[in-house]
Amino acid sequence: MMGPHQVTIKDIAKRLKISVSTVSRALRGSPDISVETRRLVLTVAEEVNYTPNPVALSLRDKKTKVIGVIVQEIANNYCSSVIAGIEDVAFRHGYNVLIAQSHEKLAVEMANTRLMASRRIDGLLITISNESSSVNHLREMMERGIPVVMFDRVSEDIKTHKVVVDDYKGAFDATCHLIENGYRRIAHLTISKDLTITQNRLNGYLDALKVHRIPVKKEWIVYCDFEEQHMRNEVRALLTAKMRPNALFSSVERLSMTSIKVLKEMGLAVPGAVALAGFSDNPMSHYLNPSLTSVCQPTFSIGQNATELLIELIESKKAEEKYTTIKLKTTLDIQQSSARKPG
Amino acid sequence: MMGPHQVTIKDIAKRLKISVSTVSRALRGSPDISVETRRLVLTVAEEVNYTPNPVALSLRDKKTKVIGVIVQEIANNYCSSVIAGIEDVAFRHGYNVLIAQSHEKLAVEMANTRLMASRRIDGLLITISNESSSVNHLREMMERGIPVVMFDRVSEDIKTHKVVVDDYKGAFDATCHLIENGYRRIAHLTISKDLTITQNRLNGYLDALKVHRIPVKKEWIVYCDFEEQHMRNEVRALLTAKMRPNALFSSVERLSMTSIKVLKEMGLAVPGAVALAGFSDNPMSHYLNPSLTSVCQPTFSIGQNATELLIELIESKKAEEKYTTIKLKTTLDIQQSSARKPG
DNA sequence: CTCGTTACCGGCAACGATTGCATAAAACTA
DNA sequence: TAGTTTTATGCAATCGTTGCCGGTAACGAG
Repeated sequence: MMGPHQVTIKDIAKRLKISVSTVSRALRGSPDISVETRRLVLTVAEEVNYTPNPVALSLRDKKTKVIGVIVQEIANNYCSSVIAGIEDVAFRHGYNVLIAQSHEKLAVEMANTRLMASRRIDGLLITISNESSSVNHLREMMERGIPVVMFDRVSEDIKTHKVVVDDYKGAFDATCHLIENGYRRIAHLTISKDLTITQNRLNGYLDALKVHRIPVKKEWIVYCDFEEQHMRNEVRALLTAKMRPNALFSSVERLSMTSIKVLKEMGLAVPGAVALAGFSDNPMSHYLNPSLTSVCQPTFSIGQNATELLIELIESKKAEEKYTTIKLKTTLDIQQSSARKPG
Repeated sequence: MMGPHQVTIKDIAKRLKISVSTVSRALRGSPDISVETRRLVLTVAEEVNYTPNPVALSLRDKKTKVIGVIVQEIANNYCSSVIAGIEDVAFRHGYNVLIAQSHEKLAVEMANTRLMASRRIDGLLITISNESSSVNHLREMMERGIPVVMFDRVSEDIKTHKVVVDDYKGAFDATCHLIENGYRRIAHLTISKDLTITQNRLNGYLDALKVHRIPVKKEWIVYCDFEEQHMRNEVRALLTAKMRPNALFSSVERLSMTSIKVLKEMGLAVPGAVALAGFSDNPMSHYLNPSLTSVCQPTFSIGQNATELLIELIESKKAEEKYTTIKLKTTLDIQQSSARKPG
């Protein structure tokens, strides 16, 4: 039927033999236009199925109504749930969501950040990669006038709104839970030293030990990267040492999963020989074998909060308002993997 | 330092006291420009950190280099994995990905489709909602000159490229597996009758029964919607009937999960009393308690294939090439939930 | 009859980048 | 030297939309 030609304001003008300005004003409901003309314009617009071209508007107004999101991996339950929250708020405010992944690589994260900047997104939501010790690319964005809001993995080195969970308390509670269930030889598996969440979760773990007067063993605090084999080796090394822990507390889900695999291979029963607890975002971990005791994060809400803050930044002319950090509560979901130590 | 002003070609021109055309041509490497001028322009461009404004280009060329994606729920492992595949191919071709959700509602799907059309996306990837018996909104898109490629839940009513898995064979294999493990009273839980995947999976199930000369019981083919309570009721009804099945084959993951819950509540052991098999896309289902036998789909590859097809459609001027349907293979991942029936 | 007011509408410019065409100067040819 | 080609650059239109300025009627008041 119709060709691939998108209807413009000009087509309507031509059809009614009036000027484009008049059509524009009629469509926008300007009081300068007679009711008769407005009626005509609206009728024709309806008839030819006119939709305004936001690209033209973006060019004029320097606003794209697009929010950029950069996460490590979309196909990760934590990330996709957060994105769902982002999409929810963005949609309600008339914004669209542009997605990119960093794959835990700083270089990719930087490239994507710049790509988004060149796309003229109105704002950026980001959780930085495991490698991101530098945040200059984010500072660049802000200097260019593109507001940035960070969530989950945030950086102290940059001043802006942030949305995190109470990592400290989550880690503290989980560790206490293990201790109260009779485990006192608890190792902590975690990721990059540079990340704030790593610090906070570590502190929660350390303070829980302290409160219960359990001495800290340095060799039981293990920093891993996301390379599968590396994680396996670290876990295996930990569990083959002479003095081995009888509980593992992981700061991220992947470490829990790897631990489960390694423990199964080594024939160590969970929670019989070694108990497990960790941060997790997959609702399916309830059904795991054994089901996994985990610190759950309000992912959807994180996305919502971050997006609210970002849109506020975008739409408020007044810059330099005080930046806030929203800290959301975690919940401890107690399952079989940390069941009370027999005897 | 720098204000929020994005550097344009005009700024470079002003700085060098030459015209914008010259700058444009120098940047694009036109042979018309003297080496000296080009050198100057490139130096200044570098210095002021110039990035071309794609919005202006989009307006001229009527190409946004943006691909729209509509899925049911982002926070669903199947969808997010497919999106990862989409993003992979899109990124490599210089496209960005705009995401929206239908939440299984036709009305929302339509609204988002139109919103994306008005955003002037270059093409659309979609898996239609459970409710989508009508696909007029997609036909509208194509008439507007925006190519559409469907994946997973596709519709027969529209002619375009499609990417699916061999649902028939996946269902057939899974059902055969249950039968070969000694289960002959197999019920099939599935979703909307209107969807092609429902039909195909049902046919695989039926043919497997047929091959093994097992009579079909109509009341053991149960159509559910995605409302949790409704699903539970259906499963419960099925299992409290006088003649109840001893195996359930679900066409989607959520139905498997619901079944597991209901079975646990009813005190029916899996696979002791009732065996389970179903389609699933969550790698964690390996670790379920009991671990779940499932038909696995190559989600990442689905996203990649669909995107390749779409970009081909976008970039080939010649319309009306023959549309193809790519059918990818599933794999049957045999776990505990379908273990051989004792005795 | 003239002036001012009001209601309504059109034209122009601008947003940033590209491009066909025109044009100036320089270089070359006869 | 006059004419022609080449080289390098500028001008202006374009994409779709809106803000601003200006203009033309019709009308009422004086």
